[in-house]
Amino acid sequence: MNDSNTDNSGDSGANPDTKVSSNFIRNKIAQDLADNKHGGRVHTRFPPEPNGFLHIGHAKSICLNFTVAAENGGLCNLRFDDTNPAKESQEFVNSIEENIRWLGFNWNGDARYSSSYFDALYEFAVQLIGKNLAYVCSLSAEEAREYRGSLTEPGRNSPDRDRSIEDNVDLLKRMKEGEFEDGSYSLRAKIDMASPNITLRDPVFYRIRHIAHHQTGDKWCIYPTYDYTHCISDAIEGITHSLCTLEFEEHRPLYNWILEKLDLDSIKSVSDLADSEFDYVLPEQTEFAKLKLNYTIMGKRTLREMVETNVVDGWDDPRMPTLAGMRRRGFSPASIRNFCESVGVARSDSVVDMAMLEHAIRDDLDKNAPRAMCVMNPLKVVLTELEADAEESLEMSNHPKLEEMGKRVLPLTREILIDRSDFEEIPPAGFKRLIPGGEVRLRGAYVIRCDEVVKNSEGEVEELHCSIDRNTLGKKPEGRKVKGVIHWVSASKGVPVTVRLYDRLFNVENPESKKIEDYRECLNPDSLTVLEGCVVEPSVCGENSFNSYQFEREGYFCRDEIDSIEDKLVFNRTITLRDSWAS
RNA sequence: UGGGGUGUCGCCAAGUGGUAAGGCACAAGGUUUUGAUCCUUGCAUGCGUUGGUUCGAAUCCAGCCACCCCAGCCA
Repeated sequence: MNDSNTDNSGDSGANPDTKVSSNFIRNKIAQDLADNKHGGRVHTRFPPEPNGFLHIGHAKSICLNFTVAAENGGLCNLRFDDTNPAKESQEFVNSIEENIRWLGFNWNGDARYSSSYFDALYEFAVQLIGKNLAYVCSLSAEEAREYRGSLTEPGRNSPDRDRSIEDNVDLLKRMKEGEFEDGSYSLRAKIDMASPNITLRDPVFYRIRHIAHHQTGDKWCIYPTYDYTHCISDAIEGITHSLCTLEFEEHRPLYNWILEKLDLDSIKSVSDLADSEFDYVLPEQTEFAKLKLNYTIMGKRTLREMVETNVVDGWDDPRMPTLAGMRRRGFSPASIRNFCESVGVARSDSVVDMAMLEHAIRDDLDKNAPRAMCVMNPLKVVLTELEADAEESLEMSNHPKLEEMGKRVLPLTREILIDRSDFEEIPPAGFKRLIPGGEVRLRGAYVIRCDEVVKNSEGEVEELHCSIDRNTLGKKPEGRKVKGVIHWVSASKGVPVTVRLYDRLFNVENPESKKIEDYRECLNPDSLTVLEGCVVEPSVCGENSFNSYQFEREGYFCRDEIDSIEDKLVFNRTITLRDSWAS
């Protein structure tokens, strides 16, 4: 593609009009600051597991963590929570980093990895064993499940619970050295098998997995679990506010248990704050409701399956709720940020209406996308008074209100194209477009009158013969009102393009509902419509073209950078215009 | 039937004892060479429910109801 293209798909800045609303996390941080809880510091982190692509749900968390830090002069780390190498890969690490940058955020320093704390984590485990707070357990996963009890019944102690400290240290060392098979032993915390909070029934901290890790290679064959790793990683990085979603709420006692049992000095000494003058205060976990969107599936498992079974054309299919997909669809980073802010942050389970997302992108593109004309379903119109080789150059603003967006030239020729839906022989009530003998304004040009309807042998309308009112360029017609305005393009100067119309992927509000056995039952068969015979005005393909446009009266579109080729551009419809006429 | 949460307009959501913000959606007007945008107006005598405390309650207390999460060596 053309290097000189003006990139308008990038960061157009946060909408200054977007009101920042108070929420319980902002309030809590303000209170902590007032109490001088962390020595005035605010340090957050976004901790994705590199096992999939980021989606709009992650965007909420990203925006929350980065925004709340920035608002308070704080920092936000990016940390890959990579404790399960079986599911993770470098490909995901790369895409996550790229998506976050695209969204417009810069993390503090280099990206972190939980795996870079594996040495410290191991030493802390030895420390816990030394305090008689952890033990090596030989129960299989299945046995452990039986011992754990149920929601209503307490669990039973593992037969290995009273193993000596010396034996536990020795066994953990041998686990680490690869002496045992996967699953034969685990390291568990010694808490309370009768706790009503199942998370506290001697949770597993280490498991044996003879598998290479995308960051640490073959160095380890034991890997720490999320619960054990996350709190310590937060503490090592000097995180003050550890924000996560609601389902981790009952893990919070464990998060605190681990950090409180460890010697504070031993944590501080390996932390980023080791040499700082800040009071070292343990991080605190706060939970918020994750984002749900109607007509959308956010579950990673299903998204992955849709990609693998070709229900969609990849993680970046414009119908996907992934950031990669939304980007390709034409969503701007600012629109996504504004959307996340408008949705708010709270603790109640809620499902946000798609209309909010659609409003966010329309709001942004209305201000930032230049206008152009594209005829989707062409109908030839002959302007009978023009000579066959005539060409008029009409100047038109790129934006109806923002002069700074400049102007472009529209070529008007004897044969032009209009959309078939803008002509009706028998118009419905209220129709404001072209009808036989009627008049309509060609956007940016003259008022024309339909003098003759030419049909083929099948009786289908083949072309229209129209006369133009020369006295209507840039002024209202005299003695009558012409209500309708339609878009058009020169038949000879227009450029053929492919246009893809996207619609929601699912046709039910809650495709993740338990009532739906298979998500494929509710796929929208019309989620993608490919139109091959579309024609755009030449400015869209010229030297100074943009990525995103409003094709007037049709919607917002962006050039597909992957499938567009030199002489055949492909445009993706980002979103339609609001349409109060509802055709 | 154990534990942890949540219930404020169709959808998000502020509000933390002084008499229900805001956004989306919707509706009605106005402007308009995009049936767009923009502007104006309307939209909870009511805060899951029932009692109680109080001069005063969405806010405090008690009971009840509904929904969500937890029994991975996933995160």
